[in-house]
Amino acid sequence: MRIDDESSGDVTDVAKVPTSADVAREAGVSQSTVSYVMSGKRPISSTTRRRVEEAIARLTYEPHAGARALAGHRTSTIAIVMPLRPTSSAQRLMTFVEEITLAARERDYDVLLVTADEGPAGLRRVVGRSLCDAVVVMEVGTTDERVTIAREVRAPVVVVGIPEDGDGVDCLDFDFAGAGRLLVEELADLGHRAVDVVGWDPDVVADGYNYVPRFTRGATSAAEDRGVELRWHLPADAPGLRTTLEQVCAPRPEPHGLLLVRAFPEVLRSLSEHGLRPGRDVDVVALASDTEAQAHDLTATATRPREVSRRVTARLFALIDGDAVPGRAAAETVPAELVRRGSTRRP
Amino acid sequence: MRIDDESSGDVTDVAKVPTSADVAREAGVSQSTVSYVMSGKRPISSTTRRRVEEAIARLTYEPHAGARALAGHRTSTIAIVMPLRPTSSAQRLMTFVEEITLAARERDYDVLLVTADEGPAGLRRVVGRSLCDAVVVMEVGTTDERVTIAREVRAPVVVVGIPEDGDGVDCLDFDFAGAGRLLVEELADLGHRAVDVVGWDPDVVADGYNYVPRFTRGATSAAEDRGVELRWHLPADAPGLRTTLEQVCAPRPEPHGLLLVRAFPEVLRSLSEHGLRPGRDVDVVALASDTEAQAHDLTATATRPREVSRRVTARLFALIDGDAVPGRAAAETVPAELVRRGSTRRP
DNA sequence: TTGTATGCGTTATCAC
DNA sequence: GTGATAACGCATACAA
Repeated sequence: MRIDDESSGDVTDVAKVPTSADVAREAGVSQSTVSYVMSGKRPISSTTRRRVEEAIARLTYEPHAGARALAGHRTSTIAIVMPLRPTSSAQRLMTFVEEITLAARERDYDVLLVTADEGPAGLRRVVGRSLCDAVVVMEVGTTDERVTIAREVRAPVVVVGIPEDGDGVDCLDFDFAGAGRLLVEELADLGHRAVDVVGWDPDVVADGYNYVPRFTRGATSAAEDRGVELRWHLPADAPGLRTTLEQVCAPRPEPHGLLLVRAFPEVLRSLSEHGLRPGRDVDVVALASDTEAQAHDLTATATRPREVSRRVTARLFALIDGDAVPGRAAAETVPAELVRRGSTRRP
Repeated sequence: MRIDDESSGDVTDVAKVPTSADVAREAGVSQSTVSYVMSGKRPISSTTRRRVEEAIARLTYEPHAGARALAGHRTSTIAIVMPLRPTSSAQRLMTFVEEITLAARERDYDVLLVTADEGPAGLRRVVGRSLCDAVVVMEVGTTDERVTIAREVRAPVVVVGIPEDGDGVDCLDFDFAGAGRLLVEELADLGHRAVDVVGWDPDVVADGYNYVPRFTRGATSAAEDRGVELRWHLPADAPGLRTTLEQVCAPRPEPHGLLLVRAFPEVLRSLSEHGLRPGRDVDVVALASDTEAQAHDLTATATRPREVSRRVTARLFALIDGDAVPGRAAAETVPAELVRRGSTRRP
């Protein structure tokens, strides 16, 4: 074994990446002291602290994440399991990811991305391999195997969505039922007795995302309460969509109400091509992001991804810190809010 | 130290996560054999292999990623540095992330997400801490400090975008100049001598993303070649946008050409409210994703995020495998293609 | 074809 | 307030 004295470097030394031992030598302290300076887990005299910090800066030392994880039993990483397809808008997903990542960075955590096409195995893998300390599962289905696994796994898991059997799992989501109710009530308030609803694509419905039936239930129950008839249309490619548009844009004797679960540009374009102007000839409400709703001037409820993300990360870090018991809290729901814009007449 | 015999477990043993040593004991082989079975880096007799694999299955063993990284000097992780805001569409970014993640998983790599708000430090951090083996930097600016750091850092970096000084860095992007050229030429072919262009928001321009000037150069040079006059409009909130819309929707004596750098719903809506129908009263071309273009029935060039991602990952893994020399290849560009839809008359 | 032994760079428990 | 030192779980050079 080669002796490690300070003058042993060859002339053509490759720039080795410095370790905490190098920092210790440079600062004239022990390696463990360097570790404690970084973690702050024990009192350090200000002079040693300064010398160590200067050595760190001189060598541009960075701790090895793997070694840390191995010795410290924590990775400082959280995993996000993404949904299979952009079922809600890509915008919404990006907002989630962005918000969670920023919150993580504030605590010096990193974010690992897992695609849902790995299925339940992905969840098992990232915690099994100790790739993360906690997991966020986005957009779970009504019955989702990953919810079961969330209970078995030895890391905290927060689930976005309200699955059928969510007992013992930390669930959290936007209140889609409340949104459905709010949108129908708005049209009812405007005097509509019948409402056309353009719902989700059949394949989105088939995926079993639980927010679809929740929204539907909210809308349906509000419709019953207010004596409104809901006529559901499912958009699809070419022919199916055309039929929907014809029905939705057909001339009516009475005022017409339209509820969109997304800001379908095709539908809005079709309306205007038929001479129907939102806010004048037809009242249109939608489930859409603020950005979309603004661009299309739609009265809408946004699904508030930022607020949901905030609560997700709060819950997650509470679990990580041991400030909360896993699966103990009831499913949490972020209330819906309606913003009126030009696509509806004023009540 | 406690002796590690097989009957030492207390009655109330917490389920310890198994290590390769546990697998070895269970299979009656040495720990190194387990390692070699998993890596395939040396020949193993079929009987041993079977016994080890069965033991792995019985114990549901998963290797500890940190320990692997420490001992193996590789993390099997690639990092993606995201842009600050969704400058191009969120859809486009999600597609990038999705495509890169899938390609990574095919090689048993994971993906770490880094937000650009960390700035150049983020790039330094993830490779300094050995959190990844390689990095993709999304949407670099015309002059971007991260490009400089990409050269210094000891891990392969592929950059999406064509920065001013990209020498010695692996750059790759969609051919925005070609797209600008293509779109202008299409309008020229339709007989337009003057074209209104609705460009990027001023704050996007201010961010210095280099695809903006590239697109502009392509469009401008095509306009000069074809004797077309380009009138640039920059959208903005409320008042600015209103002015733009008035100018763009003003009645004209001659046929009118319109080029959008995004599928601005506000602009399209405004057109139809002014009774101007794309493909009849005005020819509209756009830089927009297939999804958007289809929804709005726009003649458009897509920015092909999937194809760009494919080339990014190909390049990245070539660098990781040592099949390519870093910074050696010229900047690579994915050609633009135009798809005609209902928003333009047939030539 | 398999086993032994060492080191990877931290954290954390002792001792002083 | 600081310094040795034993894990942590795996990869791999060296033996057999």
